[in-house]
Amino acid sequence: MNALQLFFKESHQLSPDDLHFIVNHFEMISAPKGTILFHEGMVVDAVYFIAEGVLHHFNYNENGEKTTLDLHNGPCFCTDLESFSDGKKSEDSCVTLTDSTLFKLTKDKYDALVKTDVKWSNFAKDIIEKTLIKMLDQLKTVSTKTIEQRYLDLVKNSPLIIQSASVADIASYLGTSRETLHRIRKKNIFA
Amino acid sequence: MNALQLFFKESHQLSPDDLHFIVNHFEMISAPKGTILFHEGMVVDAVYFIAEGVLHHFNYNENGEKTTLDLHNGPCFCTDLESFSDGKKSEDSCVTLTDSTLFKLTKDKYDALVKTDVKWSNFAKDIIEKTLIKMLDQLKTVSTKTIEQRYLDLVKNSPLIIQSASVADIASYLGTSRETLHRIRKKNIFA
DNA sequence: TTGTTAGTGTGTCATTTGACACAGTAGAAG
DNA sequence: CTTCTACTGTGTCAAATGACACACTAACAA
Repeated sequence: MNALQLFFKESHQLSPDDLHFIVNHFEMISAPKGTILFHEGMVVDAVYFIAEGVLHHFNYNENGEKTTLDLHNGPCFCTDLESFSDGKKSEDSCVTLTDSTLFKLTKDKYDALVKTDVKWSNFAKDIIEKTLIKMLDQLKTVSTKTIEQRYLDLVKNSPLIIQSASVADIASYLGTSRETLHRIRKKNIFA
Repeated sequence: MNALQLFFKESHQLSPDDLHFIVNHFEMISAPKGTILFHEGMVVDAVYFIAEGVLHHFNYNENGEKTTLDLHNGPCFCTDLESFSDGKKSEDSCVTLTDSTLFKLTKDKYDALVKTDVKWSNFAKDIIEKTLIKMLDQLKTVSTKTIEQRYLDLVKNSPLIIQSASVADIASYLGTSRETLHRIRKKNIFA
């Protein structure tokens, strides 16, 4: 049983047949470090399940500075939802920071699944809903906790991200400067 | 035609019959200023459409300080999704800051709609997906723009919120202190 | 080997911020 | 009318932050 099957089995109630059916819609991809999943200007026509690996999701602001939107750490889903959903050109890019194992579901297959069958429509709805709940929680965290606390949470919960991403990218993810994150690291080096 | 019908008509492709059908599942409520939609400790068993009005969505952090999660300004949907979806007790509260017009959809009616009919399952999926896209954009905004820029955006796009909420609540929404927001207001009073 | 490049570690300094304190004000309740 | 309460306006000051500058290191290419 692969990582995607395991994920669906643990997070959703599916019969063995349904599990087999849905997983067969995905294509497995071995993506070495540095692989570009999507980049600025293209239409993202697939959703990716990250079975294993760390990915950097970023864009460039109006001043041309790179800003980190997310540091994904599998297992989780990853796409540019606005581009995937509306067919717009993406403003973001997404690159693997480590060798990764991905499962790709194309928009054609996704649309065919959810348009006709209430089971798969609700399946997709549940996944989107869970993602929204996670985002709302993250928004709450960002506005409540200090940068330092969020950095310590990251060290504790996602050491792979700390290992794989540069200090500058992590700082940008936390919404602070490279120097300030460096001060935080220095302060907590003995803990 | 009421505000809810108008909203659905403009945002979704629905036949007149479907439009009538879905709107009839909601109950219209006139909520005077100070009405509590839900509060900490209760299970939120409905989703609200805010036709008109400003609402304060907040909770208390571990230090007992009130923190603003959102300042809703209709037309938009409002609930505690985690509580509504999983039946958990809510950690948040939501109160009207102005006299408001709301439309309430109970969880029973919602569940009955989406469980059997692929049309309404996809309808709900679309609304949740749009909400998620909006949240992702807000997260991007929070991590990219300065407090001052976000305050000026709020003045420009949601003057009703500026009028209805206290300086302290707006400051908490923007993630800063009452005093710092005061400095920003003072600086921009001549613009 | 020698550049070259990307990233890290670190110091200084002006600016911004949060915390605290307290006066002023408007509205509600008695 | 008076009192109470919640909120606003404002000053001071210590602490945190961002911007800038530059040395150092590791990896990689020529």
